[in-house]
Amino acid sequence: MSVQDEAVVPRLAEAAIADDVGLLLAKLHAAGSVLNNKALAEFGLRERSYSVLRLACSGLEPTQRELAEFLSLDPSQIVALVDELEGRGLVYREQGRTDRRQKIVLATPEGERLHAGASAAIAACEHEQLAALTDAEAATLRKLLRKALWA
Amino acid sequence: MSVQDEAVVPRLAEAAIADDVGLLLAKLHAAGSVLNNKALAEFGLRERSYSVLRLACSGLEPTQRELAEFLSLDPSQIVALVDELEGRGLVYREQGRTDRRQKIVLATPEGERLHAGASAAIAACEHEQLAALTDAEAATLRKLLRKALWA
DNA sequence: TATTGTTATACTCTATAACTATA
DNA sequence: TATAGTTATAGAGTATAACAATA
Repeated sequence: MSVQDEAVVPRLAEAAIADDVGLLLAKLHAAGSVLNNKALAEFGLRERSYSVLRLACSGLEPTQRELAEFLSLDPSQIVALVDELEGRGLVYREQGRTDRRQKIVLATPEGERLHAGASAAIAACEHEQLAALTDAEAATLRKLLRKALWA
Repeated sequence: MSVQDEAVVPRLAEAAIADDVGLLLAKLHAAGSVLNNKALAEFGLRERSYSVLRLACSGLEPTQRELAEFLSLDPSQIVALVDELEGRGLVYREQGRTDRRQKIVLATPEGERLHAGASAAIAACEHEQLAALTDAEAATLRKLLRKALWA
């Protein structure tokens, strides 16, 4: 059973608000979060912690400040997320190379392994969520979202 | 000062996660919510209450159940939102035409007036948020979001 | 028996300010 | 003085279950 099998255009989709980008983003984001969190549950992760783990696995050696900015979260929320992942042995903190105030978040081998499984599950969710779009349309959507965010 | 003046592509945008639709939706949605709620403050509204008011003004005579489904909110949350708007004299409840359990949410003349101003403000926010996109691109984005949601 | 609206409650997420250590 | 991380707390948003009225 995939998503669009249940997708029925509701009566209210005729309303002007159904063209508001804010509402469209909210609805698609909310629907995706439900799928993602459901899929991540078997890995003991949620969207937030998954995002932090994923960036820790990126090879970009993100500082907590960068994680906060990039994930649109408050620095204090990053602390809690990293604490949790660190407590499970999935990531660890390292002192910044040039600034000793900074803490770089890196993945342990176990974190890498968990991420491999989780990212495959998330890719499947994404495919399911965008099942109504062709591959080209999905690529266009990604491109436009990126452009709107980062010009 | 418009949005993309501040938009600098962050270093982490090179990471694989920067192409995850989930993250892109979350970031754009979060940024839009900040703009929208800031703009709605002068009307004493927030995104949620604005959405309910907007649908009450749509002429579609939505029931609370329809509002809940369409806005991806729990029916109990709609109760609180309608209570608040009703208390301010912006909307009122009417018994369902065929089913006396249902309550239709309609706007008062004052609700219509407030909505006229608020919706103009929201349109401006949307324009600002999508400033990096051409009109054609913004239209494509809307179309793809709608298609992903409602096939 | 199922559904609409309602109430209540607990949980997650978000926003804010203050503190420490470094710069 | 400014910034990175941390702690604490309050507010907003979300999820769930139970109930009365109606179907």
